[in-house]
Amino acid sequence: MKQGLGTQLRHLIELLDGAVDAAYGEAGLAYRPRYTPVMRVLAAHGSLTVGRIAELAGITQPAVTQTLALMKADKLVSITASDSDARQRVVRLSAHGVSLLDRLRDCWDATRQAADSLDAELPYPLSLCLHEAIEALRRQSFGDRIRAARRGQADAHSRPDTAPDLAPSPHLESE
Amino acid sequence: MKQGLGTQLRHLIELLDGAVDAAYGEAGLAYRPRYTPVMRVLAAHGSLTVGRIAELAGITQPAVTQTLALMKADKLVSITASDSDARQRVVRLSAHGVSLLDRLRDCWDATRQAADSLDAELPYPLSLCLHEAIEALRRQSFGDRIRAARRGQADAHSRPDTAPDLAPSPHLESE
DNA sequence: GAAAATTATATCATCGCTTATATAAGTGGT
DNA sequence: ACCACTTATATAAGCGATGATATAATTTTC
Repeated sequence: MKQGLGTQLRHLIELLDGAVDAAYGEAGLAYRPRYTPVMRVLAAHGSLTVGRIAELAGITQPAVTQTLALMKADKLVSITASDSDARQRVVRLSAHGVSLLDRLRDCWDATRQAADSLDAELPYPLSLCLHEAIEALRRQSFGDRIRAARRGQADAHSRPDTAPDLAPSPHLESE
Repeated sequence: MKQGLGTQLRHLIELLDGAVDAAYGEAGLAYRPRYTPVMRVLAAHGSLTVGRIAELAGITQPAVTQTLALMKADKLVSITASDSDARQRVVRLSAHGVSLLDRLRDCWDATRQAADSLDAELPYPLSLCLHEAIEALRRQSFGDRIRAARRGQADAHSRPDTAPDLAPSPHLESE
């Protein structure tokens, strides 16, 4: 039962994302979790290009392109060519997309409360923990950490030059 | 920049899994992170059926079937038909698979140390946090929590019958 | 003013895993 | 012996994202 970090992470995602997805279904909305970041920035900014959405939502441009294709199929956005620059496509919420916003906000609210109730049961809040882990990895990547450990293995007996002195501890493993 | 829980989880997975995958590459191994749970149980038990691997490794049977197909292509396992039950396939490590185990253990060790070094920088250990979150969701699923919150929305003014009284707090959102 | 470099978007393959479904191969009842 | 049911494994499609690459359109450089 001792799973790897990655496996645990994936499991958790499935638990959360599945429930959120189901919640939209129960609310009778043709809507997917992945729409939310895009929906949010469009609601806030009115009209944006694909690249700008990617920037503001903090996801990659291909992810936005794909999400927009789905959202368009669900009639949530209208996409027009820019007349100042023919490479750009200008995206905005459709009337239907706008009309959905209210019910959506209720869903988001319920989801946030659910996340709060989860955090309340934990000795340490999950979202904070994740944020801090990501920050720590920004300072030193996991790859660097692995290489450092490996260097420690190599000259375990010879030269503790770049001494890693990592505290050992149980139950971690990243796959 | 305020991402959802799911987005953060995915980001973290990418950071970890990518590094682990790269590490195998650097070590010159034809090996993927997803092999590890299967490799582990095979190393521990010698010879197992597909379903039993799934049980012991804590993943679904299709995941095992697919992983085995890849592992077989990399010559890590041998798969034979059971003679007691023709539905079953009996899997065991190939000679090459066994010979890989030593180098693999070095990799796993380095990865574990990397995970430890990460945890050491955190106010609260990541793996523990994940474990506790999963446990909490086993007690009450995220879907239930969302529904409870929604019920609270509905009769916010009428009957606080199934009173949810959830403490509000910032920065959570699950997609 | 034509070639080269940059920018915006789209497309494809991949990741590890899931659910839903299909195909075989056993088991039990009559 | 036959039909229904369960079990073991396989296959297909999907999730949300990524990196690598392709195709345009625009700007820069000489």
